[in-house]
Amino acid sequence: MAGSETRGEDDIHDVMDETGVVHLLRDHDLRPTRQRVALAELLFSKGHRHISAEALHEEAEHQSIQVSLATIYNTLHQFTNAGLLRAVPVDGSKTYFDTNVDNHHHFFVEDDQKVIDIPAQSFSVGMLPEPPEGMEITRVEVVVRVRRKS
Amino acid sequence: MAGSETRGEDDIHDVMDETGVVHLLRDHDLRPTRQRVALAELLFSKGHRHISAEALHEEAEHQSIQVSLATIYNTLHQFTNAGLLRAVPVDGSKTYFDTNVDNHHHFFVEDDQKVIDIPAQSFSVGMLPEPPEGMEITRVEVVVRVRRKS
DNA sequence: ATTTGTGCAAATCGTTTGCATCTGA
DNA sequence: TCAGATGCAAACGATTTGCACAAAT
Repeated sequence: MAGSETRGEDDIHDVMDETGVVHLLRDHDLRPTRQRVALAELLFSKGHRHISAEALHEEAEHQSIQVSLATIYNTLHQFTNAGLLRAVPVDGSKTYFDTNVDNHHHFFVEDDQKVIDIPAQSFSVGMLPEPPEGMEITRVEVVVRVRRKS
Repeated sequence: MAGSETRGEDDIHDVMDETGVVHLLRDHDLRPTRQRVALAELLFSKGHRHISAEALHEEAEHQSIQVSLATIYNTLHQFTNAGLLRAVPVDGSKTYFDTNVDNHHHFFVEDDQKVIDIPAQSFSVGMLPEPPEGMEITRVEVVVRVRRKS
């Protein structure tokens, strides 16, 4: 169920060629414009990634894809709203976007400000706390900060 | 062991008068300047708080304490380095400073961008994941996002 | 008297926005 | 055609920095 036919919110994240990407965008009511297709290919054709707007912009430039930074931000947010990406709230000022939208958590490597997925099976949140009166839990975010051993 | 004598990294957070604050600062090699003392009083004399630089600045103004925003930031970071505060990396662009430096986690109320402590006993992280090769865990941050029930 | 801290304003960083222009269905 | 996208540059909010001035030991 990877590349071309019916495609749910779930496993979008296999290797994906241009045709697949075009369909993916259509399925999410996003016009497959030149830059969206190009960015989607960068994002979704190499397995899971964690990337910042800035980094994606540079990567695009290297591939001689002409996109403005503003469009990168727009696109990233559109993809996020469409459920294709997830914004990862690790520390720091930058926002990272994760192509893995499943439930999972992250390592944050302090030395080089990098985000790494925590393998789902190697960690689980136990008992959840009772939310404050009148509140309901929307999501639990765990960030395990790590640093290179000295 | 609250106000005035020997004072470890631990419970700094009881009601604290000006004299206590002065000692606290001295103990941490921070000169008790007018603004540091004033800010420390605001921060540490009312139980635990989560506050942003901006908010602290406004609060100071209301108390007719004259401090520039730059100094607020400086002070907040000095206090953090001294172990008197902890920077809470909830989502959003703002940084929140927590007067509770003990190990604990947070609720983040999405509706009004507020941070609330999760009572230590109501939550605990179970098995920790194996960190990536050559890395060691420095800290585990859990943010439980909540929203007002509809 | 020295050293350290403070205020201000300008600088930076990441991100967003307004608006004229372009492009895909 | 024409709604929807894009690019650019300017606007923004949070935070930092450089430097002259002021205060603490």
